Amino acid sequence: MLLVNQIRENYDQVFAGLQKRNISDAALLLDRVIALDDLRKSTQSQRDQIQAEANTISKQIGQLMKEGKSAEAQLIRERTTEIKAQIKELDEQNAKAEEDLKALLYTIPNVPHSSVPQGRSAEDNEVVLTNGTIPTLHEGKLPHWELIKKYDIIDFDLGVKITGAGFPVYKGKGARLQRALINFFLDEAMAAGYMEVQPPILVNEDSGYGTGQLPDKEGQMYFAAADNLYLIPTAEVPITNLYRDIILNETDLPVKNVGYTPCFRREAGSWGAHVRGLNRLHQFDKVEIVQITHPDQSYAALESMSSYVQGLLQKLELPYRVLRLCGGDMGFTSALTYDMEVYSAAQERWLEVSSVSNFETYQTNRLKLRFKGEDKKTQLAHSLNGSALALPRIVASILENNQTPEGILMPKVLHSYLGFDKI
RNA sequence: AGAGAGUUGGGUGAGUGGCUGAAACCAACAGUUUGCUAAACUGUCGUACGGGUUAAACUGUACCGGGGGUUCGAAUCCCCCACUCUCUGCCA
Repeated sequence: MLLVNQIRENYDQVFAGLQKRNISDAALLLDRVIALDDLRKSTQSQRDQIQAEANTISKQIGQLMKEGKSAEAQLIRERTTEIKAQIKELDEQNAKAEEDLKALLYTIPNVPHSSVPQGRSAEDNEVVLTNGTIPTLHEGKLPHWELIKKYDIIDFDLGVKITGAGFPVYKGKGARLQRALINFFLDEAMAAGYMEVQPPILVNEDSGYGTGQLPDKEGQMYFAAADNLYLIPTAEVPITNLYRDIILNETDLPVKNVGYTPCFRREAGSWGAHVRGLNRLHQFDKVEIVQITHPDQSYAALESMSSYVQGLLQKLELPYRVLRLCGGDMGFTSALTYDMEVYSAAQERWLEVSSVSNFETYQTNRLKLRFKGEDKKTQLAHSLNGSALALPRIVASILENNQTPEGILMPKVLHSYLGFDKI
């Protein structure tokens, strides 16, 4: 969430940022934050003063008791009754102000970076670059949901039997392709300086709040009610939360982690056209990269993450484009997001396979993720993450783009991982 | 899952109602000493929200797993919850 001081000190900038997100009552929201914070401060300060008085009296009573002057002690004690009532009342007011303030801050999204384009929807995203050649396919080309049946490598019907729609079963070369991609992505990330972590894929409530899935998006996560745990929608949640409530040394920055996990998304109500086959699933595999950086370094880190992801797509020989998301399409917690889309030649569509974002201090404020520098001062770090990469749509485009009448050719870079070069 | 024991500052660990934001030791940091290193010695050494200052200094309050209660006063007593450990059971 945003920092109140950030709102106070950069009011105009925050206001303009929220405008970019098409929030019409931004001024109202921000003024309300400041008013609530003022209220919080004043009740807090009154409470502290009275508490200080009470503490003094308590000490006096202790002293008098020790000296055996219990009559005098009794006299002072009577005054505390009144003070206690006041403290209780101020406590309640203060707690309410704090609660209201927090609830309000939860509803305010991150301030977009100055380079974020104005816009309302995906159509207003800015195409930063397009790379690679879109293949010309033979007569009788098939979309991937036909290809997987033809070659019997992914079975949706079996998944329905075992679990339900959106939980495919990968078989034979399909399963091998999954494993090859995961290993390829992990090896590449390690070579780029990311430390591999294998986190739990169920997380508690605190972690959900830490990265911003809660309180608003609980409907998107599967929930294990008996144990109060959520299945992760992305490895971002457990990996970033590794650093919750931590004060790092400045010399530890940047922290670079990579992790492979399955991801689970309920995607309630989002079924329709365009979601056939592998395009949208309830369970899918993803390798995620996360960085924790010094505030001065986070945008350089974002660019390096973007080029890193592009490098993967180039090695996989997939045509792709990079989008800078507009204010209306950007995630709630992000300050700047690049989406990478690959072209899927049979569907004749661009498919999002990665989303790389800088959250600045929006997540670290909730996470209490700070670092201590040379000057001994603690300040919030910046957090970033990106998919590198999400598997299903990569698989879809590899299958569609490389299909030939004789079979599907695998990208060269995967051959050693696969142990075969054609499906 | 059953029974028992625990949860204190970066770590170990004292502390059963006021003099405890918290002993002691270790680690860390700065300095003295030193040819260098080590040892020794001295000092610093938590976080949050306020006040204060150009910035400090200084200062108020809170925090001993989380929440609530008793009390003039709680790390200390009571209740609820979470987690950890040990034994028993189960299990990849």
